[in-house]
Amino acid sequence: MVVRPDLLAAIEDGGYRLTSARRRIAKTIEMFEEGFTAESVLNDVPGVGRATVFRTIRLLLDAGLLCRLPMPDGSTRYNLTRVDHHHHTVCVSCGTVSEFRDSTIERLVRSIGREIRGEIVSHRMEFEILCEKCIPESK
Amino acid sequence: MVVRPDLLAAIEDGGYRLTSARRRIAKTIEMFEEGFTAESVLNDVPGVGRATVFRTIRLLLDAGLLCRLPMPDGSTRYNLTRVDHHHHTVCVSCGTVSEFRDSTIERLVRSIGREIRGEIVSHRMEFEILCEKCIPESK
DNA sequence: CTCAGTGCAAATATTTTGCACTATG
DNA sequence: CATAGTGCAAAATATTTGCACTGAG
Repeated sequence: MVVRPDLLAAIEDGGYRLTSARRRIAKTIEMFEEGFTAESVLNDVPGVGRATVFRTIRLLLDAGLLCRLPMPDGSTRYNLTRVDHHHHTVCVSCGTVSEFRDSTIERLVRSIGREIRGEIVSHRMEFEILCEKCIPESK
Repeated sequence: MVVRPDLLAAIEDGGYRLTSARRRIAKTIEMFEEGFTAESVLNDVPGVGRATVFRTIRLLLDAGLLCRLPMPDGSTRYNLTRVDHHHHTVCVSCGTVSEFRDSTIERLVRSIGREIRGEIVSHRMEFEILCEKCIPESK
């Protein structure tokens, strides 16, 4: 179970070159503790081409270091994968993303597998929440 | 619990006008038993403007008659809401969407609520599956 | 008749691709 | 020094908006 993924190490391990653009993008992503958008990365690495940002995000997705979170409103957020298999909470107010694990969910999935026609390939559970920081503001 | 939603009735009930474009779009959507994309609706109602299709989909989403399903690959599918609160299975091979209900999930959500910092606003569980029709082909 | 709704085309947003150039290993 | 990677601009995709026109009520 990875706790604090090292993006640069992962890029190297994947046989990819450690370029300055990738270094800067990785650094930026690691600073976003709480989920981010492609747009926010773009803004934080001026001088790096948009294509490179998207290509790097894709690379990290393929390497399993990022999760893509398509939001119900159609926008896309990403977050650094910290734990292996996990689920997400997204604050509907500030967009902060967190990961969590719950063994009960995995047990449940197995039991639901018996009720579903077909073969479960993967599952995903997401909670829209109002995070502690946003609860006061929502009054 | 709605079983077979009548889109036209819902449009009227919402105080919207029953126009021929909406009639055609509604008819088309009701024929898609298994989830659809905006694109597929567009193709099936030639002569109706793309804007109108998107505006009508939005109207139906707002009315709760459709669910938007942002797929992990970034594409967007919709499906007719048949049951009140439910979850989805999506076939990774043919894209067919089904709904299901499971009271165990709802019980689980309540118990997870206690572990999560913040207040759960809504939840969503999705299964990527290989449907019965596609299992044979996947060999 | 009136204004909600429409079609069209243009605008916007987001992500991808082609290509000549650059710099990593 | 070969070629993976880059920046740029253009293309592709998906959705929204502005606007003059149309038709439902």
